[in-house]
Amino acid sequence: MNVLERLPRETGRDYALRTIKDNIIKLELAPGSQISENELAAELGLSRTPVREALIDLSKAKIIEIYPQKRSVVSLIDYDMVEESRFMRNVLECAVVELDCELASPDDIGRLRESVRLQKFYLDSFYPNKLMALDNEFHGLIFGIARKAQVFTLMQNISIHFDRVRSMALSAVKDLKIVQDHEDIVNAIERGDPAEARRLMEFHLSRYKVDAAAIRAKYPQYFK
Amino acid sequence: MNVLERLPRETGRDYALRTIKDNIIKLELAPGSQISENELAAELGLSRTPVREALIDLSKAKIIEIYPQKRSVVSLIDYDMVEESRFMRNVLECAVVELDCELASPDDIGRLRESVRLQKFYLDSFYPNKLMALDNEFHGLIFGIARKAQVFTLMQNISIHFDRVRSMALSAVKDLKIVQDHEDIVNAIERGDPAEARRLMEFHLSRYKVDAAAIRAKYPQYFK
DNA sequence: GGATACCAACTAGTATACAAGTCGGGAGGC
DNA sequence: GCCTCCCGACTTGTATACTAGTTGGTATCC
Repeated sequence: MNVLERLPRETGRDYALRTIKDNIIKLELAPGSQISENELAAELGLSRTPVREALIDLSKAKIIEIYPQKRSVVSLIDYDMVEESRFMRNVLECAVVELDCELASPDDIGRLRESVRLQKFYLDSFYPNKLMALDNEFHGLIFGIARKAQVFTLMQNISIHFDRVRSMALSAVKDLKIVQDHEDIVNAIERGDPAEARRLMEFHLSRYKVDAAAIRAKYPQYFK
Repeated sequence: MNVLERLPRETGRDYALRTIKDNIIKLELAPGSQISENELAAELGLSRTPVREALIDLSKAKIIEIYPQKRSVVSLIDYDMVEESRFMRNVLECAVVELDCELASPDDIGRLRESVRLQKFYLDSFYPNKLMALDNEFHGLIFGIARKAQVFTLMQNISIHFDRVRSMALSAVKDLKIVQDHEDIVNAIERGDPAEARRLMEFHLSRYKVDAAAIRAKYPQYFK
């Protein structure tokens, strides 16, 4: 496992959660692999308690399955779950981006454009992890503008299924289209064109759906 | 606090979560009141560990606020949060009820009708707690038919803000309209009329929005 | 009398000990 | 050789001990 650096004043639980989540998305903790509270605790330099609390959290989204008194495993990629995750994102983000068309201030537009500019930079630099973080940040901004930050936070609980697939896609397919999509969406928001913004968002999110077959062909052992 | 009966084979954590949640929704644990891990553990006949795990879970949805090393309190009713919660439900349920119009089998319709029938029964019997449970069950059925059960589960994390307001509304306003709404929605699903189903659902969910002012007048001390 | 510094009694965070359950391997009987 | 039983080494679940940080009251100093 890739042990991240612990942030100042970060609790053990938050540290464990952040690290484990990161490793799941990046497939360091591979789908289907067994995990042990004791082992993770030792690797992270913590006791079982905070690690266990993090695992419980992850099990809520069914990204980890805890079989009591038996074992805990990283869930295999379940396409039904990915589809639920995609559905949820799609429905919520399309509704939110419509709101943005009414609510976005010039400052908001500026922040979105700055995010896209950075995305282009890291796209050219071929730095996929950073690009994915910026992608998340961009979508977070979209929610924040519509005053739906909490919805975004909770949506991310299930989105990890989607993120994991995205993580594979980002190293397997071209990222170029994604960043261009973002730019188009910002333009539609700035013009105040909710119908077009929705259409673009829906198209944008549909890309991951299309890529799934290729990913499955590449990593068949990770699928249910 | 109203201590529920522990179910067979239920873990301490699940028991604590279920009981605390129930008490929050029913306002036994009043908005703004301080809670103590030790006190809850004693009341539930558990140690701090499972109680603490339950509280962490609830804090994720911001229904409980944990101030490290200081105190934990039941969150005051934050109307922005209720609105986010309502927005999320509205967007997701409207999308799901449209899917239902295509996907619902005759058996599914039967289950929905049975639920409505029971709702009518408990409406006549004036048994609001049972009615609210049936209301939740009804909405859960709507999601299950569209194969979006996990979305429903995660949505409920934030819905507790909404549920708490609903709990006040059910004892303060007429329930009659709610059950009638449900029946109308089932009819639209059975006819396979997605536009009408969406319209009815949106109207149905808007009721709680309208009632908020009256509730606030009745329980001003519970609001932020 | 008023301001300050300290201390006791809380809080939540973490570590550890123990309980309960699962599973697989090996000894023993046949 | 094969089946069966049992035991030991794992797992997660829970209880408890301890750490660290906050708070409010009180004694003390000025």
